[in-house]
Amino acid sequence: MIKKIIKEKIYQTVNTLYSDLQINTSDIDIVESKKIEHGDYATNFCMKFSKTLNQKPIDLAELIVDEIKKNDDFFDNVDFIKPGFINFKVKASIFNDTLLNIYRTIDSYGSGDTKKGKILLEYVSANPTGFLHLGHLRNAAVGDSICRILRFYGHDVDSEYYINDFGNQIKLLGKSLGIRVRNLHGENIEMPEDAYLGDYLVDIAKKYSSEFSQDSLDSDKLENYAKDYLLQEIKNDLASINIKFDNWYSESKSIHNSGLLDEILDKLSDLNVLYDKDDAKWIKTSEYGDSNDWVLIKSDKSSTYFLSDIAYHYDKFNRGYDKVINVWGSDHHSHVSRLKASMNSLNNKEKNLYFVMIQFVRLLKDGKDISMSKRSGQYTTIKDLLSLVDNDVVRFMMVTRSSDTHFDFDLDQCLKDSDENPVFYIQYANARINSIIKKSGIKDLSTQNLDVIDSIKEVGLIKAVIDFEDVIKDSAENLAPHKLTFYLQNLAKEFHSYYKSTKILNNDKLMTRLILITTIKSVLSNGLSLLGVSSPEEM
RNA sequence: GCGCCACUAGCUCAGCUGGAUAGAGCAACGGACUUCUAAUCCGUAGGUCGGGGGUUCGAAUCCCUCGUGGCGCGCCA
Repeated sequence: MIKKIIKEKIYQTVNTLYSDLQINTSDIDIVESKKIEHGDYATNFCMKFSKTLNQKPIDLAELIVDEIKKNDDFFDNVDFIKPGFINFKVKASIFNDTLLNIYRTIDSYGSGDTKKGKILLEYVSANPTGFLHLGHLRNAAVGDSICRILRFYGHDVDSEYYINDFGNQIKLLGKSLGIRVRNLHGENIEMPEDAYLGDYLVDIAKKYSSEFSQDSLDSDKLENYAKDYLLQEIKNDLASINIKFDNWYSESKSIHNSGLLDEILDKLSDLNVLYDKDDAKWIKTSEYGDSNDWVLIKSDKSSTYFLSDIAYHYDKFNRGYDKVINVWGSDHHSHVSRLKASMNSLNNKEKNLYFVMIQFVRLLKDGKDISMSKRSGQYTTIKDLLSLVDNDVVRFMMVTRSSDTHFDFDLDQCLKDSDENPVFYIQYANARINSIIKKSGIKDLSTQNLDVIDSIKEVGLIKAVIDFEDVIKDSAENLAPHKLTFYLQNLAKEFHSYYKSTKILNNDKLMTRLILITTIKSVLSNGLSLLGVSSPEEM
């Protein structure tokens, strides 16, 4: 907003000084000054264009500053400093006007213009062979936050969960359930080592037995029963952390029973990227950017998971999505290059295929890793964690780290209600503001004849509010929701500090200050909602 | 052996599309409740940005190399 205006002013000035220079406003970087003595905003333009303009940065800076200062009513001061930075001190009244503009359109503030093209965002996609656990949780929180942020930024996004309901693991799931059911009926059969050993199958077996007779152990029936049951559990778990998918895409239905697999094979064959070796059918991914070739049809004539994956991603684009984003666990990173290579060979869409890789999460208690339960040999499930930690805390903490770094989820920290817990810290700021507004007794804030607020803290807060727009852009374009969490913590911090230093009720400039904190409150709660976190009015 | 990710304060991490004296939270230490919610605030201290080279006006950021750790390298999914 203000940055854009400054950018425009530099652009005009440089054009006046050098009429033959070819630059765009996008070449001009305006950053917020880190130090008070450097004003509000700064640019490195003179260093950047020193060579192009064949002039020393410092001389260039002097020229530009002199020119900008002519007929200026926007800045309190503009100056330059070695080696050639230009610093801008903006008038407090400009900040106040900007605040007012934001306040007037607060509900949509920070949201972007409608963007062209449709995006398909796939995340979680855990196999329906068990409950969701810690790793899925981070994927889910990051994926859903990205989804919300992209939509807020103006993108048309559909979210999708790929149900891996075909193949060996589902067969094994059905087989495991069958054994559990027979165990219940007194048959002494050992579970094979590769079977699904979790206790949940015993529970499912009990339910199954109560619905069907003892001899009803058809493998298809068992498979479907277990799969449907677990899928419902997965949906329930996701719902419990405010996550809902637009599409549930079934591998068996949409890929295997639809003829899609043969269609893809024909296409690849026509494109001459397949070959036969050792009774199997291979794809020449090594010629399209991957390090290896891979098998698509095994020697027993069954298809590989990779072929399904190619078909699935071909179908994603075929369904009309312009951009496809996958949120994947980093243990699948080797699939990225092969999938990109196959898309490259198939339809050249690999440049529209994006990946967010999620690194591992560990659950720490007393400094020890308790991710894996020793008793059951299973990873901590979402249900387990939610029974210990507040929903909001879980959602927030899971996106506070850049997704490509390992993350330790510290249980002790999350159980505390104090300053160690960033979620409460932000929510508390929101609740405090709400309390002030309520106590003021003013229902409709007037925007007429306002006082100008110009303390360092107040101008700083307005600047922080202005930053929200950039943070959304940054988070959306980099698919990085953690940037938003840091921003919100900082905004809350600046508010708490202001709260302590400046009494708002029974003081002057009341109306402007109420507008300021109301705006902050909206940014805080809108920001939290983009992370799937609530903002209670009272705490 | 190859590939991906990481390495920044005692701990957990931002910053990485090159900019000014490298930031935050926690922990440590010292302060602030007749005051709109102390789930808060103010202050002090804390650094060879894993090591070494290079690129340039300028490098935590880009390139090369080495080291450490995590994860992958199936006719499994």
